[in-house]
Amino acid sequence: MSANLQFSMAVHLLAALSYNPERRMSSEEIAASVGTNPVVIRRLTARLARAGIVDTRRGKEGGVVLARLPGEIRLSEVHRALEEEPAFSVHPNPGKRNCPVNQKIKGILQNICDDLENAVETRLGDYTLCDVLSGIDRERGAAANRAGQK
Amino acid sequence: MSANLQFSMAVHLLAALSYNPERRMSSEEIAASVGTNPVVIRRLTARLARAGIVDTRRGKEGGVVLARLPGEIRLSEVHRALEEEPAFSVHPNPGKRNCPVNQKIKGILQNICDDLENAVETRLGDYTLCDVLSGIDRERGAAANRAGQK
DNA sequence: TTTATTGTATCCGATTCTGTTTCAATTCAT
DNA sequence: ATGAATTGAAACAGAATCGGATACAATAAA
Repeated sequence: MSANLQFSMAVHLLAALSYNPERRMSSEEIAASVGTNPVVIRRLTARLARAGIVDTRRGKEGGVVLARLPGEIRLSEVHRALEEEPAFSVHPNPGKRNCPVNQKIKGILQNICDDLENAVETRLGDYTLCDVLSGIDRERGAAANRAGQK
Repeated sequence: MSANLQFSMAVHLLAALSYNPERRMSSEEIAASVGTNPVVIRRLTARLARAGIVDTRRGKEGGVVLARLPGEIRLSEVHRALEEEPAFSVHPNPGKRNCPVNQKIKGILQNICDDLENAVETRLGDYTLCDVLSGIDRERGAAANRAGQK
């Protein structure tokens, strides 16, 4: 899985911004913190800026700051801002025409995939950036099942 | 997203098997129904067989049948049988050493990713193959939000 | 023994992603 | 105005991944 590294890096990026709320950070500085390339960071901040999550400014003394307080930024917003492909999608193959399964299966699978996407969005909506910073294990439902390291 | 095409194809495959419960289907026949290559089907059925979801037999008159009734096969099992990479994972970059965010962010992100995986598994556990066949829109929670086509 | 079928290794082409370079656009300071 | 610093974006390379295809060994029934 790779598209989700973007989400992971974006959260890391936002966490770094939260730790420096009084000033603009440059993409170079953020990149050093996250451990990647400044351009990769700028690609992310550009999209986060369009979503109103951060505020970027060009030119000298430019850089990035959070546009809102960490408690007002939900991870579901971050997820949508990156506009990743849906995490679950239906195979596009045409398949056999006269097979009775084929005509219906696409719609059914699409409903299931939408259902899964919604479940993910809902769960992400339970977290704000503030929760991430506090490192809170909220122990919500099945959250604690695998959480053996904390 | 691409790893999930396997899941999508597996469900399609199992649906096709459900429509022919009285006989073994060959990978070639299934492939024609799903619209892919027989080897792709065999790669899937091999894993589904290891998970006890289908029963495969080699040789003449061989092929694949469901190992259980469709109502006894949950999509969460299918998902696990394919042993895909987790749909959400943490970026592996080392990052800066002295950054206070870095040391904690990995664990926190891992907890969130596990949480999301669990949400997906739980939701998939609500569906059996029988539900897929019936094309039931169960209207569970947010499931109906985007379901405009049915 | 012949035939049909799965299981698996291997390779190819396409796609995608991250990282990198480069440059234009912008913005502040002097 | 001029210069310096910064983002935005295009373009490219290398790596990884995936679906598909070929080939063949193992197997099982007729």
